[in-house]
Amino acid sequence: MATIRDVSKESGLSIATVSRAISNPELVSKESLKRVNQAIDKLQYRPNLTSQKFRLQRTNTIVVLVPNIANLFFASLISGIEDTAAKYGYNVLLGDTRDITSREKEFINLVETRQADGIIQLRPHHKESLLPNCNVKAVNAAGCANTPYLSVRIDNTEAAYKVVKYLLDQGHRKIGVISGLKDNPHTRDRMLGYRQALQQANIAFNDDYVIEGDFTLWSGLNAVQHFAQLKDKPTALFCMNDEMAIGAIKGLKEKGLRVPQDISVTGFDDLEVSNYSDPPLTTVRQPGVKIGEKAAELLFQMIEGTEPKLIEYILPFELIIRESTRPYLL
Amino acid sequence: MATIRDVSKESGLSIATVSRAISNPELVSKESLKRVNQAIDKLQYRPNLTSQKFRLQRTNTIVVLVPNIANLFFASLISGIEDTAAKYGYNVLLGDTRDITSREKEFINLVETRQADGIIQLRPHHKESLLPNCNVKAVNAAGCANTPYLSVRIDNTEAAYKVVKYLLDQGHRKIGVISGLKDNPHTRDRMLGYRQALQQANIAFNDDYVIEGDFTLWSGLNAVQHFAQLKDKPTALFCMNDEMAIGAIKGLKEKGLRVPQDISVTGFDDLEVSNYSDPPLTTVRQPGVKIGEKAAELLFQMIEGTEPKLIEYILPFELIIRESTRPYLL
DNA sequence: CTGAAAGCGCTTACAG
DNA sequence: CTGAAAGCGCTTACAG
Repeated sequence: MATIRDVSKESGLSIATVSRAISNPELVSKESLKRVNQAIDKLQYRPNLTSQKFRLQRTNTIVVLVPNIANLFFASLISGIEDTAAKYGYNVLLGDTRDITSREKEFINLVETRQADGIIQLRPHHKESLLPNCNVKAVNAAGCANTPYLSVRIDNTEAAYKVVKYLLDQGHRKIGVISGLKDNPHTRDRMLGYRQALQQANIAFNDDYVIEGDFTLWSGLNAVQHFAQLKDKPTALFCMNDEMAIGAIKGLKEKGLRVPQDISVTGFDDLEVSNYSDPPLTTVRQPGVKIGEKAAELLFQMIEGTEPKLIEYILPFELIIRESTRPYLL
Repeated sequence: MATIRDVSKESGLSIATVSRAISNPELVSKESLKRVNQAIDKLQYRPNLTSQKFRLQRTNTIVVLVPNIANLFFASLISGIEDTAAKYGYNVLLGDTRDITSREKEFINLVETRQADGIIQLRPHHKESLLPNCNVKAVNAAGCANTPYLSVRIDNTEAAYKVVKYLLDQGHRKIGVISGLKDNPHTRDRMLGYRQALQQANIAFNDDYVIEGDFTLWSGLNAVQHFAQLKDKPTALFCMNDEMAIGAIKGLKEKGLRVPQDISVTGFDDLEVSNYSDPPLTTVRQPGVKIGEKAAELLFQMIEGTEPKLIEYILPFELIIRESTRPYLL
């Protein structure tokens, strides 16, 4: 395949001029530009980007570590990242890690071996996390408190507090929780908000009211079994994400319970579908697209040499009240 | 970050020796190897793979163009490709094209700009196809007849003929078709087999018995509406893939029809789930994993300089008879 | 506006 | 077994 040297010979101009004609045409005379372009067409020249990357010591590629490519909230983060990347001239590689450390390692390796410039991690930081690694520029997006490297997120505890507080204000006293996995940092932060709200309302924490899910629709559906068999049933369910809330509503319907007439249900995230579920979901909106945009922006700035001012960027969440909740009437 | 030069200085050995210690340790004395490894550990050296790729003029990466990442048959092709790639030491990038030409272009561009060595195309060749392009080493996998570049596939016409023939042999005379999109080459090849089987049995082709789908489960479910309203209903349905067959069975059940007692249904592909559907599906098995393996093998050989002997590798299919069909009894 | 030259980090044929 | 040197295809500071 043709190289820049071939184009140089064909056009009768130096390699330097050909290079400039391609990347900075304004530095080159019209006549030269024309000759270069003719030669390029004739030879069907395509620049060798591996060489270019090598020369510039920059790949203009970032890797996004995605625990689950099928998760709708991640999709919104990714779309924010991709839009910003396009604006900055970066490519995005999606690393579908399935939450497996060895797969994460493979993708981090791309940065360590300089095949990519940086990483956005969508998984909350935990103690066995491979990041941060001083050689790898990384940003954590939509994670949790106590992330030891740059992170962009909402205040999960505060958000959980707000939604549970809303249920309490509506008169609910028995509020069940469908949580994420017990050791998940999101579960931890959101559970804290739940406890704070109860405490403030002088309601004792009840272990029977907490059932563990794993953030999938299926686990939400399944969790309903537990509450159904309780003697003293909750009048509202706080689900730690929308998918589980939608699963729970499905499960409740199957048992002949009406939402919100018989039981209120709240979610977390505000997926697009949550507005179209039946009933539309009361939930907390995490600004996924904006978190993605901000994370990408910060990463690109770091790659380009500007250290960000903060280590945490906390974006605002929003309580979205729809029709899956209603006041508890004695 | 440390370079090979730093390791050379740290170990007191030449760059050449360090390079050899890393890629061909058997060429280096034990003593040197030890010193190099110590230096690597101390400096946390990771080789710059962009530089290596550039130097070797080889990326050891191939791109697989996948029209739909969620399609189960493609998943089997991909797994065959990935296994073979691992064996040959290649990386696989999945290009989720969503059947959009501009997205295909982006991924083909990776090869044209030497960021990847070759392409496997999972989409059947059609007249606006971007491939073949003389600069890009490519193999078509699981495509159709008349592909103008190297392809690995089954004989779709023959396979469709066989399954329709089977239905005819079972006494069916009125055989409906749920096809793919009319202009899809797979649809064309498989339709030909259907017509050939009818003709051989002296049955006139009936336009009312053909309904267009798009290879999704949903389109199969939907197609059932059409047949249900027919006065002279088919006694068997030939679906051009398993997903549509499974959708069709779902639709038939919803209408209170039993498969196979009231109507026989056949698929095409033999997905893993087709053995677990209710009833298990009679279908044609395309050897997806094997097609993927063969395609990858041929591509790697081409990249390494060996031109394949054939332009078409036709693998055997298999008629799999399960419980979604039964003889038509007058 | 243009060209000669250095150099990015590696690998490998060559000489010893 | 080891090292000096060339070179992969580009970009860019420098000189003119």
